[in-house]
Amino acid sequence: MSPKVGVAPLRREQIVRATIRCLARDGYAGLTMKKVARTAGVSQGILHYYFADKRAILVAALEMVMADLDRRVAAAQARGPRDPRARLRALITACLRLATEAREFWVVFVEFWGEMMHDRRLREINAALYRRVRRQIGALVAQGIEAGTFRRVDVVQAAAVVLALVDGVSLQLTFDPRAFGAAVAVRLCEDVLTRYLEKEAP
Amino acid sequence: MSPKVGVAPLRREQIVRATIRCLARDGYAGLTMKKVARTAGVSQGILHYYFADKRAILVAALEMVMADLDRRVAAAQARGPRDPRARLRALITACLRLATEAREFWVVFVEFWGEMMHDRRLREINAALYRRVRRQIGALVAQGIEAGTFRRVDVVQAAAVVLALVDGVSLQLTFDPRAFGAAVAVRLCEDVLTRYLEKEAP
DNA sequence: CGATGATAATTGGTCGCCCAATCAAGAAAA
DNA sequence: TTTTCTTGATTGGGCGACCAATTATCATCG
Repeated sequence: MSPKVGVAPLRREQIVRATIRCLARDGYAGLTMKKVARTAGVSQGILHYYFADKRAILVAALEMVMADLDRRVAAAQARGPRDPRARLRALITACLRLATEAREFWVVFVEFWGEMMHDRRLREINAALYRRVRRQIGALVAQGIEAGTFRRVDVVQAAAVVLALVDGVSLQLTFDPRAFGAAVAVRLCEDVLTRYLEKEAP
Repeated sequence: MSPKVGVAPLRREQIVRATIRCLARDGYAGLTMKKVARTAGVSQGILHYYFADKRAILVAALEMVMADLDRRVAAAQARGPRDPRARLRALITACLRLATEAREFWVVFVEFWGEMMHDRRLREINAALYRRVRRQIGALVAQGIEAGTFRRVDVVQAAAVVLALVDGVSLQLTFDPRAFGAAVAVRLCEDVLTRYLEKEAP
């Protein structure tokens, strides 16, 4: 069955990383076990030693990408000033950075969106991540309201807005990079949130 | 090569519609010529009579989905009151309706996003659509500014914001329909735009 | 108007290729 | 020696593309 100790975790990660690289290069439909093995520098047979089937590798790839995003968001929260406005700003730039600086992960992320459309399991993994991120955003908004920085907006709704904006901006950043720079993207999100959340419109 | 008259356009559309239905059901990676032919109720051979190869069918499918969205946006503009605020509102609900009421088309749309990540041709088709929609939004915003309804915001930036918001909200609507109803989605977009665009914050 | 021939449309089967998964056997580690 | 890890060849199946043969369509003309 599945190995429990030793090099197993390393090998698994090695394979999953290769899968992500392949997905980013050739897309979901173009992913083959052969390519993954070649990219990882291992034999084909070993893929089925560490993973039950192709699908299991894909799930692991999705989980790695999601864990990375989680880590980015958490890291953005850990450092920097503690006021809600700055933290919200940090969270947003952390998410946008995924699309601009961690392109491979972002590409795979979007590719999985397509698969989620008809795969319940994948959709649930994503839904859990989105709930988590929305809860974090919501907490920051609530803090901001309590601190008197933000107006008394619906916290749940505001969280959804922020996340939607980040996703939508990231997409346009990817689809049409000429019409739309990374620096502009950040400022654009900030402008909306300032107007939408802050008590005093500038 | 390609037929020029007669039933050709009808057959082509029939095949493309079947392709969209298959994509929505089984996803991009699960699409086969056999399934498309079966769904369309024709033989496999005929697919290569009307299309050069599988890729050409997929491009045609993307074009049909995009044309549908274009038509929705145009229809939303044609009817209803002429003031910019109402028209912008109509445009947004038309886009959101794609995700809620034309689920098959929306699913295929998102699936193609994944393919666009590593397929330049598809990406350009999408970029053209997005530029078109952004231009329409921008025009409405400009009208609103001139009419004194909206504050003097950067038109290009505002267009990007609206489109991003619509995409992001549609995604959450799809991924997590329980946490997020269609009616809420519309109101949510309106709230943001009221705050972001209107001169007088309510 | 009905017969005819050319062309368009459609079929179902075939071809070679490549896929995911399996497995026996060997290498490395413990 | 036993257990864990790794290999590369094999297997059966499904894929996209191709094609020869068949049927439907239709303009033309006797």
